[in-house]
Amino acid sequence: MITDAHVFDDEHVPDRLLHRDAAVGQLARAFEPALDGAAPGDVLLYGPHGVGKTVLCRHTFDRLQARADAAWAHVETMGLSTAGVIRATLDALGGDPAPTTPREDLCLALRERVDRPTVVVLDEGDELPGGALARLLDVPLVGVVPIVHDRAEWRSRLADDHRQRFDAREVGLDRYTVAELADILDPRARKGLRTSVPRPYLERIADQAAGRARTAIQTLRSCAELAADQDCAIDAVNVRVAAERARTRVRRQTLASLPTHHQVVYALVWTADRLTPGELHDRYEAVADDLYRDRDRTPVGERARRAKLLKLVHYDLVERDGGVLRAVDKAVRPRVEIPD
DNA sequence: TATCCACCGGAATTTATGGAAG
DNA sequence: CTTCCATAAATTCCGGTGGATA
Repeated sequence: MITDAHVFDDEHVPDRLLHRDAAVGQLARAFEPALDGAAPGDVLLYGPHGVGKTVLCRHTFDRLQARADAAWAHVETMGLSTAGVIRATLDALGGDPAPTTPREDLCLALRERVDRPTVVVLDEGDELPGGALARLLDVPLVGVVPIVHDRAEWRSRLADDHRQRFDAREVGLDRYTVAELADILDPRARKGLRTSVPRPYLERIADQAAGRARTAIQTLRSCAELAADQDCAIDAVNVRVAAERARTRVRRQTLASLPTHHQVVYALVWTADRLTPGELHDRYEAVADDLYRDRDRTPVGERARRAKLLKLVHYDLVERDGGVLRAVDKAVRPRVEIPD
C-alpha cells in the first residue's frame, strides 16, 4: 500500500508548499540580504503545533540556497541551556565542540565558523534562554528565526533592544482549513501510496486533524497501513481508528527517545493503571535495586523523579487527573519490565 | 476557620563526567 | 598521571498550594 514512506516523514519537504504563499513571501523577503552576502533578517515565526512552521523555514531556505551561498542550522532548543543552544548551533554547522567547552569559548568558535550568511532556526523556542538569543543575535552574518507557539508571551520576555530586532519581522501561521489540508494530503497520497485516495476521504482525514498538517499526514499514513493490514480499500478504513493509531505511533517514538529514568517511571505508571505520587515513590523504591542492577545508571531521588514525571506529562505520555497518575495510551507499552 | 499533610516545582548546592593543562 | 575546570544532572532545601479534617 505504501510505496514511499519518506513522504510521510516529519522532515519531508514537499516540492510545493501549498497555501503558505504569503508566509513564504514574507520569509523570503527577510532572507534577501543573504543574496548580497549580508546577514539574513531575523524573523519571529509563530503558530500552533503541526502547521508547518519548521517546513516553511526549510523550504524557504532551500530556495534561498539555490541563489546564494548560505548556511543553515536547525536547533531543537527545548530544555537546553544558553551554552547548550550555542553548542547545538555549532554542531549543526559542522563544528565539533568538546562537551565541556566554556560558554564564551563556544561563542568565539561559533563566530569563527560562520563565514557566510547563516540562518539559525531555534525550534521549540518558547522557553529559549535570553542569553542564548542575545549571543546568536550578536554573531555577524547570522539571522535568527525563533519558532514559538505564543507570540505575545515570547515577546514580553524579551529585552527591549532585542524585541526591536523582531518588530515588523513576524510571520504567523494559522491552522489549515479542511479543504487546504486535503490539498496538502493529495500529492502525498499520489506520491507515497500505490492506490489513489478519493477526495472526500482525504477531507474526512482532514476533518479529524484540527487544522494541523502533521496530524493529517500521520493519519493518512495510518489509514494506508490499516488498509494493508486488513487487505481492504483505503477509504474503508475508519478514520478515527487511524487517527488514534497515528497518535500512538508518535507517542511510541517519543517514549523511545527518552533515557533510562524516564523509562522506569513510565513503566511504573503504565503497569499500575492508576496510582498516586506517593504510591509511585513506594514502588520505585521497591523495584529500583532490581531494575537498575545491570544498567549503567543508579536510582534517582524523589525530586528527580518528579522532573521525569513532568516531562512524561509534557510529552502526553502520562496524565495527571487531580493527584492520580495514569498512562495516556495503554497501547504504548513500557520498554522496561517491572518485576512483581 | 485553623491546621495538618502530601505534593509540587523553583532555586541553590553538590556530584559526576570528561576534556585540557601541567 | 594528576589536577583543574565547565557543564549537566541530581540532590537538598524550602515556600506555596489545595484538599481533608476537627
